[in-house]
Amino acid sequence: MTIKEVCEKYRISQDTLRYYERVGVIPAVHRTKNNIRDYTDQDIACVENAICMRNAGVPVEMVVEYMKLCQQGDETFLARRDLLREVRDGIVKQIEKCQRELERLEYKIERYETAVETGELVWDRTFSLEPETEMAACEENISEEKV
Amino acid sequence: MTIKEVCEKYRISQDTLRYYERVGVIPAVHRTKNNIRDYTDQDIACVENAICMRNAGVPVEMVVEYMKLCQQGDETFLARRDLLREVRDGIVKQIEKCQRELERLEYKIERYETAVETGELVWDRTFSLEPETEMAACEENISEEKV
DNA sequence: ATACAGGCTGGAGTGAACTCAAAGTCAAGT
DNA sequence: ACTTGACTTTGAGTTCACTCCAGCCTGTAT
Repeated sequence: MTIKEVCEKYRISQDTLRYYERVGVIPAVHRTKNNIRDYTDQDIACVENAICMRNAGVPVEMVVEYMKLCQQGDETFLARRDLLREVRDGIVKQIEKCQRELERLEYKIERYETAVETGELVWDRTFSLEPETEMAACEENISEEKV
Repeated sequence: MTIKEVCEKYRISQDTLRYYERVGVIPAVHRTKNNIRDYTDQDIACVENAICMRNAGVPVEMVVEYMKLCQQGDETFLARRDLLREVRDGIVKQIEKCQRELERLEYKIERYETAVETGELVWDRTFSLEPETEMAACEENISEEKV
């Protein structure tokens, strides 16, 4: 599979694909005799893994680490599991954070629906400029973060 | 409330707080006669809103837009609602993306648990280097993105 | 034969979101 | 009076994750 086909399949640029290879997000891709990239199934699998991890917000550096472990063979199973657990925990936290913001948003949108109808914006606890009724919840979010 | 207290309360740097003010993520903060920032409850509410939105991955530019609307008064209720809806939809998509990656991860971690015990890594569909059994799901993720 | 499409490399440039540093102000403590 | 420490501004620097570009190669079509 050529780079063009791969980047069309996954809607990512050729530059990104080459960049991923350069920095180790994916291992060196198979080449034709003319030095042209010819992605094998394994190469594709790596690309998919990389894209999925990046989509979930995993930093490039971490994907690189994981790939390095994969290339080092069987004695890295434990390390790989631990790395993936770490990644998973990070994603879980991120999802929780987003879900709390989602609740805030739903509440606000609802208020604005009413405001659009009545012409008046009312909050359970009123602020002149930017109202937050979920202050406590928000602070909680923040405190949980780095503790 | 001084900048120090605010940044300690929210575990964010003074520089970030000043930066947020500079670019409009939060409106101009109240000052003492000596030109020192003295955050009022409204200011704090704005800071909280900003942090929550940023935590959920909302771009700075979008928070700025929302703040501008808030400062323009009642005739922007509709615009604010629409903006928040857009933000919400984006977050929902992001959460879905993360949840799919989470499933992939749980599956992989499970496989590695077994591999650590048996010394052999087995996948439903085996690849030598980096195994992906959820190819279809992953491709789906990607296709949904920009369409 | 020559144009052209598509690929290659190395290195520089970009945009977002901070982050830091220099130089100055000000109030309180010794 | 002087030092200390917390604050101020302006503007430059950093990090991350791409993204673009110049200059080169090569196989195929006209």
